[in-house]
Amino acid sequence: MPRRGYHHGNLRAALVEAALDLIAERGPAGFTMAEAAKAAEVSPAAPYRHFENREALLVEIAVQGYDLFCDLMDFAWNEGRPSALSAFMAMGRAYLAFAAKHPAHYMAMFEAGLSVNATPELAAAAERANAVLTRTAAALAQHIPAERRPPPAMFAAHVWAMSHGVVELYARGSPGARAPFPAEELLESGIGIYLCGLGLIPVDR
Amino acid sequence: MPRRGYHHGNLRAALVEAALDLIAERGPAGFTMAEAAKAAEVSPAAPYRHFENREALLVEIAVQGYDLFCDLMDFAWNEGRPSALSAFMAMGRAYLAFAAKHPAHYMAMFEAGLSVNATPELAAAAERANAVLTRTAAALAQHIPAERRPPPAMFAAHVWAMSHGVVELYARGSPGARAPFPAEELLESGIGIYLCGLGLIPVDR
DNA sequence: TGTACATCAGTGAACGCGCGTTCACTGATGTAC
DNA sequence: TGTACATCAGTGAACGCGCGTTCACTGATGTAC
Repeated sequence: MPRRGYHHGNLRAALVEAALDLIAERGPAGFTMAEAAKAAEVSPAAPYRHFENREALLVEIAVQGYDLFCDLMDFAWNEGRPSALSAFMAMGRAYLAFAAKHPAHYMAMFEAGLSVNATPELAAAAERANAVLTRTAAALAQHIPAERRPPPAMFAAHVWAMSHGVVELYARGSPGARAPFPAEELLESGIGIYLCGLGLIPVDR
Repeated sequence: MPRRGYHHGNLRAALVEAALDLIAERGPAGFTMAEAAKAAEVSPAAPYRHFENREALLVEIAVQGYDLFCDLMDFAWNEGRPSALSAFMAMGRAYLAFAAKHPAHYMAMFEAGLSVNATPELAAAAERANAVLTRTAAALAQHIPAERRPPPAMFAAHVWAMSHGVVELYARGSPGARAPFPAEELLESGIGIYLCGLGLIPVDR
């Protein structure tokens, strides 16, 4: 993306890219507009042609993160094929892969302290992500006898909570990293046991 | 804790207290030495008589947090009485209560980006917390038939991950708060289902 | 009990720094005729 | 095709600010004799 003289050409995207690098390296609080501008080889005032302020750039990253997240989750779910169960487990792996490959997006989404209502776009993106997870949970829940079936939103929340917990506590090269097991193994086994509890996986294995 | 003239009397504790308030209000990144000093009614240089630098104060808070956490968990566990299962569920509730009543401690422990190895004291405190959870998981796991019993460290990690996930995603007046269920209900039901999966709770309820 | 003195725990002023943001500006681009 | 001009997307300098931290200092405390 070489500079073409006075005008940059695609500064907005370049700033997002630069911010992603900075956030991945130093966390959402450690990124500054000045450094993002510098990384994009542009004066410190230039970013304000594209983003109203610092938070707006952070919000943009979170929105992109939610969109990417939805895509990856949808892809992993693959409309419940070959089976709802195996597709669901694939989503779990995709969740960890997303957190690992897009740490800055993940941080902007969940650790930057942004209000989901910062902008309508962000609220919509977050809601879409929520809907994807709840929809798949509902599809899988159909295989549970009705009287033992939790509300899909609760089912989804349980799984999301465990996934997020694994990411935060054990997946990130979390400082001091005392992870007792690989994150993938931890999440797979944890969700496996949880699904046993719902009767979705036969008890003996 | 009134000021007794030139000397403060208990500045170290007052600074910790002030920092806790600031962190609870604005997060670990939002707290500053200058403001903590001001809140303690002391000049900006005074804190450096008690803490080498900003991080040292944060570490102190995290250490205190781990200690408090251990105490509360031990108390809730109550040596597994009246039953290992009910004591375990009590720990889950205590976990949420700790996060709710001591948000600044919780943040310093898990969200401040401190390395667990920042100091030997911190590493020891974190290890103690880990040990408490693993110990209770091991006690409860004794009631699982050996061939279905996961390693206690894994068992503990699953439950910790779900607890932490619930706190981060649904418990904190998390920005935009779209919690579909009360955090307590979410964690209780989630762990309940998980324990069903381990055969620790009869399936029909 | 009184005094000399070491130590402790504060003060206040200053430092260098980097931040977010604004401003008047200007070079480049693209459109109307 | 050529030219006038509006608009866009940069520049560079500056602002006010608050931060972490250091320094030489001094008032208060406590101990030895």
